Amino acid sequence: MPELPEVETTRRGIEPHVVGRRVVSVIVRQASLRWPVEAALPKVAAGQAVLRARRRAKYLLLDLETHTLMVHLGMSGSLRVMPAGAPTLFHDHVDIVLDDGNCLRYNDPRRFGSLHLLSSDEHPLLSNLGPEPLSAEFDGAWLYHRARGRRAAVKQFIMDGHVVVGVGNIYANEALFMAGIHPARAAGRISLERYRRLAEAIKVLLLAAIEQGGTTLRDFVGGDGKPGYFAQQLRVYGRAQLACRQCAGILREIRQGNRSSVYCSNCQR
DNA sequence: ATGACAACCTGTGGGC
DNA sequence: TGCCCACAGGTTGTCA
Repeated sequence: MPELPEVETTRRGIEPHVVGRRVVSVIVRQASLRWPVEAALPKVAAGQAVLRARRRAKYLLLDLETHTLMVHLGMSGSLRVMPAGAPTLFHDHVDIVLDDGNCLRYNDPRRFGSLHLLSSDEHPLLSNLGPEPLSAEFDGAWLYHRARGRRAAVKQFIMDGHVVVGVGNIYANEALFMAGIHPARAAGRISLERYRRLAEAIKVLLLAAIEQGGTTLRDFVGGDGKPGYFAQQLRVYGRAQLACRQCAGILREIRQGNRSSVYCSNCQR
């Protein structure tokens, strides 16, 4: 479900409902997520006001008074605001009950997501992350610099969180198409000029997707329950065997690191 | 350091 | 209709 735009959409959706509220309790129905939810989490979080709702990479960070609640939606997670008493569905693993009668409900069928309580801004999962793709720090020069000596395919290179965070499979495919770069090209054999185009494509795509509420595949909904509309604009993702929207050639599909890559062999070199 | 790959889970859709 | 397999938006850990 979530790539960076979906996580940002979720953050924006829940922010007005949680900031300024106080956590009454945390109900953990299923502690066995990507990492076990610490048993002490509910006790520590209860009673604390929510000061801010931030995002780093695909992690949502809810700053409480003494700790930070760190949420990852994994592959299939969602976080929704709803009345605390709403009937629970299958895979509604955690409720963060707020003092206005609502709760933040975490649902995640595949349980690849996680919930941590940080006592500071530091956490092993957050250290060693690359720059935010929408920051000034991330640009073509950065990609070019980091690609020196790397023989891995550029697609896998830009999906490496040490290089840049938040570029998942959908947007990696789309950005490479937009920049005219073949996904299997070795990262170390791409010019600075082409990396400038790629960095720009990543920014443009992520911004556009955020603006439209994320990419709805299956049934993704943001924190406010609205679907995203970016799916209609995908150029290559999910379009293998269909005609390229730019040259009408047939889009090809290959597998890289067990993820599917769709590209146009005419438009991408 | 880099890269290849398995692992963590459930749900869905296609093919037979 | 039903069954089995392949595959799905992410990340980490391990090993060569």
